[in-house]
Amino acid sequence: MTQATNSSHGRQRLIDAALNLSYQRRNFSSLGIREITREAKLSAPAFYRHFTDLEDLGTAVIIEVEKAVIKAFTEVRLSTAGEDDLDIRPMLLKRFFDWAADNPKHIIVGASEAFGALSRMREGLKITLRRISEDIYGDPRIYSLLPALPAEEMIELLEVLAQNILFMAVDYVEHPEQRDALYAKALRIVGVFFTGAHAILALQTGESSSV
Amino acid sequence: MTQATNSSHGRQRLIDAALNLSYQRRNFSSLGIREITREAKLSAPAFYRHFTDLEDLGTAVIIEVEKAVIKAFTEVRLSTAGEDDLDIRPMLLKRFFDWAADNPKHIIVGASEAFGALSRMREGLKITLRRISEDIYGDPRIYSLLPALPAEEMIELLEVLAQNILFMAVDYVEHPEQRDALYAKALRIVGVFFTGAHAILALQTGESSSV
DNA sequence: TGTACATCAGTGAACGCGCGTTCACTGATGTAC
DNA sequence: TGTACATCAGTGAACGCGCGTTCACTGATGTAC
Repeated sequence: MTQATNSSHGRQRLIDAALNLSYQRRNFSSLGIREITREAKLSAPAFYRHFTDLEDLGTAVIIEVEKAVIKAFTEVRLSTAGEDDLDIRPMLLKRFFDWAADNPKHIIVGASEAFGALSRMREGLKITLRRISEDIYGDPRIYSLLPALPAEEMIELLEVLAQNILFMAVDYVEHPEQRDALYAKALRIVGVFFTGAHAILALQTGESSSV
Repeated sequence: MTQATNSSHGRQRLIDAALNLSYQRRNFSSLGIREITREAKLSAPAFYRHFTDLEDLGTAVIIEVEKAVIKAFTEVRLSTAGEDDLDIRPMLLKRFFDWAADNPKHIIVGASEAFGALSRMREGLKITLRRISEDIYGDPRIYSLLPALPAEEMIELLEVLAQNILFMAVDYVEHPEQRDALYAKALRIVGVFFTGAHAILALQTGESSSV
């Protein structure tokens, strides 16, 4: 095991530095290699010990973001395991928003790169949203809210919802004074999605209630 | 009226060049001034005849995008004026997607900068989505679908929906082979939003149908 | 209509600077025997 | 346990290059009289 003289590995220091700067500037692909090594308190050539170019580092950063978001989301979901018979959605949402407020970098960088310059970052984020959606779908407390909906439709809906929640989390992180309002708004959106899916299903299988 | 020797004004050429490059690179703020003037076939110092810095040009670009999107959307809406008693939403959506396919730059740049580096671009886009939502809300054919919903709630819902449609338009533009599927998906999302809002309203005002 | 002047978008040359990248080197740690 | 060697993350110096920006200038067009 090779240990750097400094507290942590150079590679990780570079990833952290890129995440910090990306968070401040909301733009990964305009960062400079010298700028990143400066932030990481390394010499410029040290960059090439770990990455071939900026895009290579970008891939490492987005993997870091993905892992953190998925880990957080899974933990949030599992932490509510006791609440079997409640509607789990408000608490799930609240805890996710609070995690976002405590870890703003991952949320801001994730959202900023969702339509950013590097295709690997864009695709990575899409896959993350998909995985989170499948994770939620696998939770019986969510699944049981709409049992008759085909899996693929339910997951599609959850993906769209997850993307919306990610973008709302950006506002939640950046405007602490609006957090209550944003949480309420997000709950309304979640409600509209589930209620809409439920009502459409009811219509298709032949009940009443119009539009 | 001062006329440039070349076909169009230098200022407009710079805006167009920035839009082109932004579209290709999905990243306005990493563009260089020399790079933009090169694309516009102007000398580098010509830039300073029209803009003070990159952010100044960015503001002009986002105004251009806003105007184009709002104009397109309004025209799409008005072009369906004849169809009084049909559900207008599928045609509205279809025509907007087709306009996006014909004008990919505005859509891609708009979406890319929605969470990008320049706050003026981000805010400009938010305002655009708000204006489009108010425009749609003002259309009696839409408004009449959910007459009992308070204006503010309806517009909030339309804003979220408009943002989703913008992001779906990116996929529509970039994956021509998936257009039918993406259109169908967008229609489902629109349906879920309206149906959900309707059903929640019905619940609140005291009808049946659960969740 | 002609003339003098102001305005303004454009230019090429030049500046100093920071960038990405390569190089030869150092020194610490892991491995073989 | 000691010694020799390999590995590897780190460094400072140096390179050529393209960048943003300023400058003095040009030439076309609009305006006043």
